[in-house]
Amino acid sequence: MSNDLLNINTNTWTEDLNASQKEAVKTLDGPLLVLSGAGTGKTRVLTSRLAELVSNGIAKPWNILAVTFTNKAAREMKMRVASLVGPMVEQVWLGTFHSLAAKMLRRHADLVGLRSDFTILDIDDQIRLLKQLMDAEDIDPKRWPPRLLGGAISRWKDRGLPPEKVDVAEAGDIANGRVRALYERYQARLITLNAVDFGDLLLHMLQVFTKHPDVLADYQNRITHIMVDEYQDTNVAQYLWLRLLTGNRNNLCCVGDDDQSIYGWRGAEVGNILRFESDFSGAKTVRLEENYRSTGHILAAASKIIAHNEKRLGKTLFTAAGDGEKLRVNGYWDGPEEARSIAAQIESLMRDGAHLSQISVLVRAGFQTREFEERFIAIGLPYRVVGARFYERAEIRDAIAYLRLIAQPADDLAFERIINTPKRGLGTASLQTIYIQARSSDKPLLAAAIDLVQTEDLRPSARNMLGTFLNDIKRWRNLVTTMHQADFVKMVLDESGYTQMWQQDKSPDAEGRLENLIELVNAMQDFDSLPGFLEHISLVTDGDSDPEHGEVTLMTLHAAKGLEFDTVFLPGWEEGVFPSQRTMDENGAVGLEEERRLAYVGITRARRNLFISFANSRRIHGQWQSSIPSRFVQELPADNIVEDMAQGIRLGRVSVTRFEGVGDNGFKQGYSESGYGPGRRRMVTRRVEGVESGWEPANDKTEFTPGDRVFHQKFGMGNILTIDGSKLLISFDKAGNKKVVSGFVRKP
DNA sequence: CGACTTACTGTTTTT
DNA sequence: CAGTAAGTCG
Repeated sequence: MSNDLLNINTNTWTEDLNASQKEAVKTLDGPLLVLSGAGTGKTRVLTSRLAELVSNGIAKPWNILAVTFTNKAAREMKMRVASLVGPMVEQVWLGTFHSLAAKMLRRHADLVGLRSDFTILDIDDQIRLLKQLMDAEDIDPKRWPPRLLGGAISRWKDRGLPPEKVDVAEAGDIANGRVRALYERYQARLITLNAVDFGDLLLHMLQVFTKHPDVLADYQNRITHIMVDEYQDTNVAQYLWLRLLTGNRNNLCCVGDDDQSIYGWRGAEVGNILRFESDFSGAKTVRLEENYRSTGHILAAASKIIAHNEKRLGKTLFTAAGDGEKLRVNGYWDGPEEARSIAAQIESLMRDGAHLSQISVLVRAGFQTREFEERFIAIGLPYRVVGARFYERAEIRDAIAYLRLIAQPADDLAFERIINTPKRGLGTASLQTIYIQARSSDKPLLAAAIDLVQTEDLRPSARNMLGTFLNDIKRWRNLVTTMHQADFVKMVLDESGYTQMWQQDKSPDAEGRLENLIELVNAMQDFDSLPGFLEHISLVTDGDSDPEHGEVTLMTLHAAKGLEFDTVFLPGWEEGVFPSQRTMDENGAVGLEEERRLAYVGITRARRNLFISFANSRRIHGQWQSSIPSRFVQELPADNIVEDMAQGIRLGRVSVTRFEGVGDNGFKQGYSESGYGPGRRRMVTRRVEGVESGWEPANDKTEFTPGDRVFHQKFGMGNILTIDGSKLLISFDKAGNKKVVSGFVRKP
């Protein structure tokens, strides 16, 4: 190792850092919080600091734990560290929370009742499993959708809560009050399936650490320095995990930006970063405020918008670069016009020599990309959508289910998925028989099926088909180690009849699916083992491939975090779309602030040109709806923008006339617009037409109790199911179950 | 058992 | 509108 060290020029990475970056890099002892605004070079600081630790001999590579959120960030960090310290990077514990936890859990699987070759379930499997459990408990899936329960369980896991620690009252009426029991059964079932879900990776490790101090001590001895990227996105479970690993050493360096915390809905706790200084005594905070990415106008607009938020640590970004171009704010008649115009502007930029890979269109929600795709296809503009997740497609999951079943005979979910895909004449009746056999012999489905073909319990045709299938599985299992996994999948897909199934399928997307299967085979070339590949696909979403081709990038604002482009288009800035109505309904002022941070993230992606736009009307669920410009448009500072409205569209003053500071939400609701477009419009709601006036918001949350009949302006009448602080879960007569903040409903 | 019909319900955001 | 779930018939 010392030879390697001699080859490193210890000065190269600190020389051209600015003062605060240098301070962060040189602070190697004790808790350190690096507050780094957008585009201030935080990755540089992280990687330099890691290199500094190693080159100074303060820590060996294997003493360092460096955690990121996305695989892309991990990969980038690894590359950049490698360029500083060379192959030593391989020895660093570097990866995402989930991949590192998975790595640890495979070592100690037995301590939580798993085998080390456990399967990591995808969301699909989880939902199906939950649905089975709910069916068994006789809970109506219409009233209580399994995904709702799945969401609740995930959130508990985000908070590090196993079933026994769940507060029953908090669960309320979900699944008729049987959530806790279902959570318990779900966990038990996962163990018998030798499987975990995403949240379990951390939850199980917390369990291991707290119940086996020797194991924890071992890690604490091994890991002397910890670095965390995007700390503002950590949830409670991750926080606890970090705390345990940090131990008394307190050598924890967290990098993050509270203004870019956009994952609250997934359990991220901004509180983690806000509390850092009190959490870790003696903590030092370094602010990175010099922005190297964007022009002055863009930065000013971003700063002004985010200044509307109250709960922030506060930073002031500045740049040495010039003002650049002002932001352009465009209003359009409708969605299609917006798409047409943006496509035309992109073509024009192209003519001026812009590179398509430096242009992106960022939307609030995934479905919004469609309008642009249609237009781009129509005019032949190359684009790519980031986040259309490859591994979530049905054909890929089917293929993987085959592999999983071969690798893991106890994987009942994989068995269920493929037993009759392609059709083998094994329908519900045969499956039922297999279930009964499995239950009575207490074996996995595959093993039960093997027993069953020996008997007369199945009709001859089903018995034959099942026999063939089981033989195939057995044969494949014997071959799995003898050939390269890419060849292996191809063989399995061909011999199982799966490929043929799609070849014979006459639906228009069959061809694409076959192409995806080929892509899957190709993707497998790069891995050195089948289990390695399966681990990869469970933990990686392919949204993190790098944008390098000559294509416009189309993606969600969430997916864009951490990226930058010369030119950014931000369409769909309309109330209800962005900020999202649902977020505001469910989380009130807190939700609105998160939406605003999302706007901040979007704006700060742009280096030089930024286009923000909204449409007067839009088709949602096949129905035309009018919309008003987002309040975020109003918040853009006039000095930094140029308004460019389509004919007949005016930005207009959106005046807030009613119920300001509703209840404990403290944000404004209920616009009455003036001078907006021809004729007066209001938000059209689906199904239930809102009543425009004549009601007072209920302003005291204690006023409600479960069972109360209430009225909501958008969703109509409903009954309160549960109350969680100011959040109400309400079963609406027409609109189904919704979570709503108490300020939005009143008693009839 | 499976192919076909009809009803309904939903859309954030992701490791 | 679109994708899925449940329901019906051959």
